[in-house]
Amino acid sequence: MTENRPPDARPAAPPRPGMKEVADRAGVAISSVSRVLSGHRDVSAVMRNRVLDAVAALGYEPDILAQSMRTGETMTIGFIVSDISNPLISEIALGAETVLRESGYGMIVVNSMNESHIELEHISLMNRRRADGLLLSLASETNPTLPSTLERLHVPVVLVDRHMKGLEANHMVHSDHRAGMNEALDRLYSLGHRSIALINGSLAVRPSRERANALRRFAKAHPDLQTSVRSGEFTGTYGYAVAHELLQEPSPPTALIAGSNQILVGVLRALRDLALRVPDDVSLIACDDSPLAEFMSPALDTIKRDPKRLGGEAASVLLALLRGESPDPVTLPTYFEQRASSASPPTTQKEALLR
Amino acid sequence: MTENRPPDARPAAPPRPGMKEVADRAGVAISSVSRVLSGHRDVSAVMRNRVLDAVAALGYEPDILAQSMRTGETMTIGFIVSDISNPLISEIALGAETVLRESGYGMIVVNSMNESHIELEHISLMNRRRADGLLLSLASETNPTLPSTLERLHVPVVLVDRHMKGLEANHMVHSDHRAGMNEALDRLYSLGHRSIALINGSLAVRPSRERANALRRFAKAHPDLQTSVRSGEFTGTYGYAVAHELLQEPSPPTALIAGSNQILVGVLRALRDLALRVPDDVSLIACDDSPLAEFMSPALDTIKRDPKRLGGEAASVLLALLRGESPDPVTLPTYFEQRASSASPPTTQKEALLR
DNA sequence: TTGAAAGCGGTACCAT
DNA sequence: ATGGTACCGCTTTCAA
Repeated sequence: MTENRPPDARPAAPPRPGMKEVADRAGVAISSVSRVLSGHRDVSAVMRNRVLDAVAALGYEPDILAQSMRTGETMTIGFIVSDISNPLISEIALGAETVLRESGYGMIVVNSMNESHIELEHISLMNRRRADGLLLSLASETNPTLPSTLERLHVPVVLVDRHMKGLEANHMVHSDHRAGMNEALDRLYSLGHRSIALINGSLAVRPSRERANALRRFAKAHPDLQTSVRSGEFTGTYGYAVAHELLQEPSPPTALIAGSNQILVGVLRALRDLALRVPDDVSLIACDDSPLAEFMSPALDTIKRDPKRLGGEAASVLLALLRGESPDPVTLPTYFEQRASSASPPTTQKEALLR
Repeated sequence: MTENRPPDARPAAPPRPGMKEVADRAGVAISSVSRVLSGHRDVSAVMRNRVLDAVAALGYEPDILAQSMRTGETMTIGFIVSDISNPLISEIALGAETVLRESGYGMIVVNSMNESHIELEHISLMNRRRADGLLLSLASETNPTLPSTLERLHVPVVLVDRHMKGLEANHMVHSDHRAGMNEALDRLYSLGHRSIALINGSLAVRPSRERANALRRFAKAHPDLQTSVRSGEFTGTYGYAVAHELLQEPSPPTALIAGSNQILVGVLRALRDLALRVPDDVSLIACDDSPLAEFMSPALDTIKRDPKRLGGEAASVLLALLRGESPDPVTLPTYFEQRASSASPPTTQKEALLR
């Protein structure tokens, strides 16, 4: 107010105040300010008030960078995902962030665009940002550079529904994809399906492998069942191409399982192009739910997991690791939600003749 | 390999190497290491090689915190969103991140869970993290604390499809929601609809207000048109409640516009509960696309915007601001995509009699 | 109970 | 062309 201010100096906002400014204003030492703010005991009430007043007056907010610099902790977790715009992933991220926030951690999400080299770049970047820990939803578990990169890291890492040889089991949070697949397969088989195709995502990640395995096992246990697994990539384009091809084979599968949200979109497009009806002409089962899946006609049968929980559990495990504990390995359930997109297969003989 | 290693010393990983270690190993001064790494000129080839070798050998990675501390720049942008699990938002985030990354910026996304006080907390937190700039998709533009909070900030802020009085126009990126709404309304009107209801999100944010305005204007220009705008919140629950109520009125609207993804889900649920068919009994138009919307039966007519672009433009504007430029205000288009969920209204008289 | 000063890991200025 | 050093904003001994 009564401050001396030359006409054209400091014309704009005052610079961000630091502890120094607070200390000066309160007429105390910098270290005292720090003590008050860190809630240290052995500070007189007078001191506390003087400092707090100055803080309020200046609108002072401690610099987290400087704090991190000193303490060595950034209270930041990095989460590397393939594509945040995938609703499955964004829910996982939300679940993780929620849990981390409760413990005072912030989360930085970065997208690898499903490219391993970007992923590695991001890992390095998070390392340079001194993230206290990493959550990884890898684009590919088979990247040869990865294991050594992770070892070089000086912070704990938790894989989200991914597997990696050599990594301790309690550094990975898994879903039991087989369970859901088996339920779905039981359903299809009992409906009379004897030819089932899985249009699968990339085998470089665990969920796809587990689903493929589940189908193979099921086939082994049911010798009269024809199965085909077409693993490729998590894209609509891929889903379209494979569905289109499979459904035009001489004796096409009577049931399709789409290995991801993105693949599902491609499959639906192919179905539409071929004017095939679900479930009359072919049964369809999706992996992972979408907001509108239950409102489709027919409502889509879905193999579900709880993505928010998956993210939350991964975060919890990471927090435990951060505390130096050795948490138990986590495996989360998946299950089949029957809606209306699977039904008995068309009587193939007849159908074929009619065409 | 041939290293001397006492039995129980350094049993685990060596500590993160710093510039000091690099300098020692290369037998040069710390400042020289810095110069080499910052690509400074005036460094001899010998020096460069010595340093680079040491860096490689040690796997040294510069500490971004320390850099930021000195330079004052964190190369980090904070993005505060209501809910990253909303596909619209996550696409916006992806668009923004992509653009920022190209300029070397990282992005921290945090969720406000649609609560203003969490939003404020996050703004403060980003400030303390010394984010170089902020992207805001506010839960509510009417939070009274907000303007002063933003003024206190010493970094540029860009609002994403939000408006705020007193903020310069080029600090906001807007969508032209009226355009898309008008196209949709033209369509409905020409189909013969004379009673249209907008189940709208919260008026505390611009998109909802613009849509409401568009509908009101349209009504004013078409005196024979009955309209109702029910603004509330962006949730399925709200969408369900309002749709359920509206559709049971004595003379219910013949066309519904759902003001968001979440609202849409509620509306669909209500429609299902009431056993109403789209578009035979009622026409339905969605705001903002969903991956499965085009595969619904009927495929959903949708008022679209390009969320990736929206995020990208917001990021570009922020980058310009960061460079000290004064970018032009941005307004992005929206448009109506006709699919199959709107049709002529049922002949109301007859229908009413038949019931 | 409070103050002074070292140091976290870099950058950049000033000498040499 | 290279080395020495102050400093960024804070925490944390150590003394007083």
